[in-house]
Amino acid sequence: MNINPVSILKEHDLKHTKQRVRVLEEIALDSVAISQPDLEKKLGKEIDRVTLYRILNTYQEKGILHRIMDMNGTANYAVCTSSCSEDHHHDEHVHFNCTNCNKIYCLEVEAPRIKMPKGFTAKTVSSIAYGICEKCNAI
Amino acid sequence: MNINPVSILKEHDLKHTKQRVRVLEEIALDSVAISQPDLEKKLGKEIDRVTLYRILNTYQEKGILHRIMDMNGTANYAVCTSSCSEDHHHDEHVHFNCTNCNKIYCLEVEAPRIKMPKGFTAKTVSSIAYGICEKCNAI
DNA sequence: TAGTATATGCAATTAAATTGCATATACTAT
DNA sequence: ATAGTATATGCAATTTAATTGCATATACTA
Ligand SMILES: [Mn+2]
Ligand SMILES: [Mn+2]
Ligand SMILES: [Zn+2]
Ligand SMILES: [Zn+2]
Repeated sequence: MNINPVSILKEHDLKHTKQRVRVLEEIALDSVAISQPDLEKKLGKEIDRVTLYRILNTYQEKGILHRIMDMNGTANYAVCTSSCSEDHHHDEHVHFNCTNCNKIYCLEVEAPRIKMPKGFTAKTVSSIAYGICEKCNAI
Repeated sequence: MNINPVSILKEHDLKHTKQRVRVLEEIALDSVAISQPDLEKKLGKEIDRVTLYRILNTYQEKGILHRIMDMNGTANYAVCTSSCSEDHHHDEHVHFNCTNCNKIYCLEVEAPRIKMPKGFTAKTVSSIAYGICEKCNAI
């Protein structure tokens, strides 16, 4: 993913700190989402655990990252591609969670429109497909 | 929901214990899914926390309950309506998570078929719609 | 009814998340 | 450039969640 952490911080009126830049860089490295535990491992003691929590929350609230919960309730983070805002994430694509390697992919597939029963008004829909990813299928 | 805990246990070769019956009864009470924390509160000290964990896992593995993870990574449980088996849950309907009351509904809406990109093979799809439920809309 | 397998409860660990606060750092205004 | 102010960070302490080991209790089988 080709993003510029510094300008993203500016755009969202966030102070430019080396921790924030580092986290965003790390997540943008890969096109697949990274889980919070993996992120912690990668960062090691570069960044305090609590700080990481706070940065991830801020990013998610600001619409810089989106958070995808996997089957086990683990948070996974990916850079928001489209223009997400504080009040609304446009993360309306399907995610794919490989049950073999556990990676989470943001697919280029739009989340399907779903008709709601009377009385229910949906604002967003999250769709996660579980199965085997291209890499694991290739092996 | 009109289920018979005792016969469900028999069907799945699970020993009939009062804790297992109690948990299943409690979850079946309501048509909406119940969160693990709420379940713990409801059961109070009737059942040990660890036992509850084990019962819920067993039920989920056996296909008696299905587990729906909400936005916060909290597990929610609902009785499997259709015939779920150990190897495959037929929980292919859409869930609705009210952002006001937090309840999770199992909708009578089939999960949409989604075309996967080349290389990806999906086994199941989980769709969760977020919004306002009928009750909260009525207020 | 006795014997065996397994479920439960309790205590102890381990892991995850949150909070409070002192200090460091980034930005603003002079 | 500098000083002042607001906020981000790190560390320690809590709180909450989940797991493990083991002795005892309970359900089913023979
Ligand atoms: Mn995504
Ligand atoms: Mn359901
Ligand atoms: Zn894979
Ligand atoms: Zn509601």
